Amino acid sequence: MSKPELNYKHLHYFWTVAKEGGVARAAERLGVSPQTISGQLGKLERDIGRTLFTQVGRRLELTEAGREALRYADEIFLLGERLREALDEPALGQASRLTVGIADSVPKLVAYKLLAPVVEASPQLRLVCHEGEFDELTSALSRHKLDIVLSDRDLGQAQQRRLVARRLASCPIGIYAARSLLEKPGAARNIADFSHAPMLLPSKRTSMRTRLDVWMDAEGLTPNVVGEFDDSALLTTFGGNGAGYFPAATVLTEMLSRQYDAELVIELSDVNEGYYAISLPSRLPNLHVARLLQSALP
Amino acid sequence: MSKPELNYKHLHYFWTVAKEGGVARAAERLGVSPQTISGQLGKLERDIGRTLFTQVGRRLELTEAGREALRYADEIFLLGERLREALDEPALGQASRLTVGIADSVPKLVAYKLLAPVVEASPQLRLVCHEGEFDELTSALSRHKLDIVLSDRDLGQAQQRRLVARRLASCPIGIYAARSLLEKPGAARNIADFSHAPMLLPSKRTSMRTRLDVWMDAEGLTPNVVGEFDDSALLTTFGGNGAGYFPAATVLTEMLSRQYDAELVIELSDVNEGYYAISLPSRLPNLHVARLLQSALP
DNA sequence: CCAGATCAATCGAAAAAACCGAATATTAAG
DNA sequence: CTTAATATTCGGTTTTTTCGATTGATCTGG
Repeated sequence: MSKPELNYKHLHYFWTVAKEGGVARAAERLGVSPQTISGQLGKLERDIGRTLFTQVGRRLELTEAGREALRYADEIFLLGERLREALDEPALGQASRLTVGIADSVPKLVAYKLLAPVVEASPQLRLVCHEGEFDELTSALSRHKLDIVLSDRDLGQAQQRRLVARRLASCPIGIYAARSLLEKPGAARNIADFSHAPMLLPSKRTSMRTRLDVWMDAEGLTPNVVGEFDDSALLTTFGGNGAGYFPAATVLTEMLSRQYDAELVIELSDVNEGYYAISLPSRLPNLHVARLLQSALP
Repeated sequence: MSKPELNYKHLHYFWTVAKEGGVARAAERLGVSPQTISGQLGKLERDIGRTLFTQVGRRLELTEAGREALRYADEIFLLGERLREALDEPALGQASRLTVGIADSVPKLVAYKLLAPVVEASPQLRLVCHEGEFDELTSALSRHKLDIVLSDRDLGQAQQRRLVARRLASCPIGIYAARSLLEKPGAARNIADFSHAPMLLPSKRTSMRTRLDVWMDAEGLTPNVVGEFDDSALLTTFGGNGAGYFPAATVLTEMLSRQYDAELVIELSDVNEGYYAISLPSRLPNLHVARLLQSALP
């Protein structure tokens, strides 16, 4: 019974060749001669008893076995890299950077409140924040460019196999308006009036919009939509300056009052905004990612 | 900027030493001399700039850095092993075995119905089934002794970081009784009568029991419990032979009628039994595991 | 269509790494 | 105290990796 251990050096050459798309480029990248790569690659193929590449023209192409092997090699060398990084950290197990993507639709204040406990727990942590659209961020997450993504949307069915989402908090939604708007004659003060009031809404793709549409439908409202926004901060800015009635999570009430002089007009008790942390399903999570996920409310 | 590549051979020695608990045992296992291990281990420590072991007495003990490294090494060499296995399969990407754990509380017929599509899709697949208690099975799953676990229970909060559960199907519960029991004078036929009827129930820890307790409480029933069972098959056998009224998922109605001559007495429309597939959060799932998870109902 | 350039594979020799035998130091057990 | 078990260090040997030179195939530009 032969059981030759897998040669990880050979596998690493194979992986580099596949990534770089050729023996020559891989050799340059690794600082060795192409003959070396070619020879060791041959050994690997003999060891495992499968051809990994076929020579088509003067180019190498992955075989089916090669593609399969590459999937594993990707994981293996990613882990190796992270092992190295983990051991390079002065404080063991505590990565010194946490790279987080924040969806445009998440209010900055909410993002702050979610991240604050993590930052406080590790004073020397460097937090790196990126903003963007949901798809953009989850894609960056898959490519290991981000450690975690904060969003107001759950994952779609298709993504649930590659990523995991965890609901961190939820908050009822309210309709707000700047005091300047409310002091005008004939200002809307209750549900019935909203049919004619100027309304600012999140754009179609957001989950909050969907739920608001359902609510307005149920209440029989056909509001006068004067603006749609992708970015919740922009929506708030317009709304806070009196451009129209606007929805926001009720955690923001105090901030809206202080910063924009805007008031809660009505709270939609059964329309909730959920906030999710989306991460890769790693069994070796970054300490800070683990803390963030654990901070989920019951 | 120094960036010496991680030496996986050294890491493998380190991993084996940690697993076997000593240089000597590791050397024997790997078929090399202890000096070799010791030397290569020293090189690894110099390469990464951390001591991995401290010599306490004549034994080696992992340092903090060592424990951290070991977590990664575990993943890496598990992947290496699986890479080898995957490439050994005659049909690429199709593991020829699927090892599944089935919780005692899952009816055999349900397990069959859930697994049948997977088996049919791959005729040459060898299915290996183990039964046991929930904790036993999830533990085996964590140690990679099982590919997947079928259960009627969702994961607890604590386990959700290491394992993922997916609801595959759900089914309303009914109360059944053998015809022989129903033909006796004064047999229970509706809710009110159950207070005095002999009742068989799942044991305390199962999720079905919890929900049944809630239901009975809501209906004001204080049944005469004549038996509690861990294993749903055993419960069904007792119930089917007339030992008492017993609960079961309504998918089983036909089977119960044919095999035991038992009848559905009442269907609890708002008490549902959910069936879950629990697996490791791997990004490289076994094809069959992937199929099973994908077969979830909407 | 041909000449030069590019690429991967092969071969044998040189370099590097891994390995082992003997010896040492330390510790636990009898 | 002696003995057995353990990890380590030091030299020399063996194995593996690497490279230079070469070959054969393929693409590109004139």
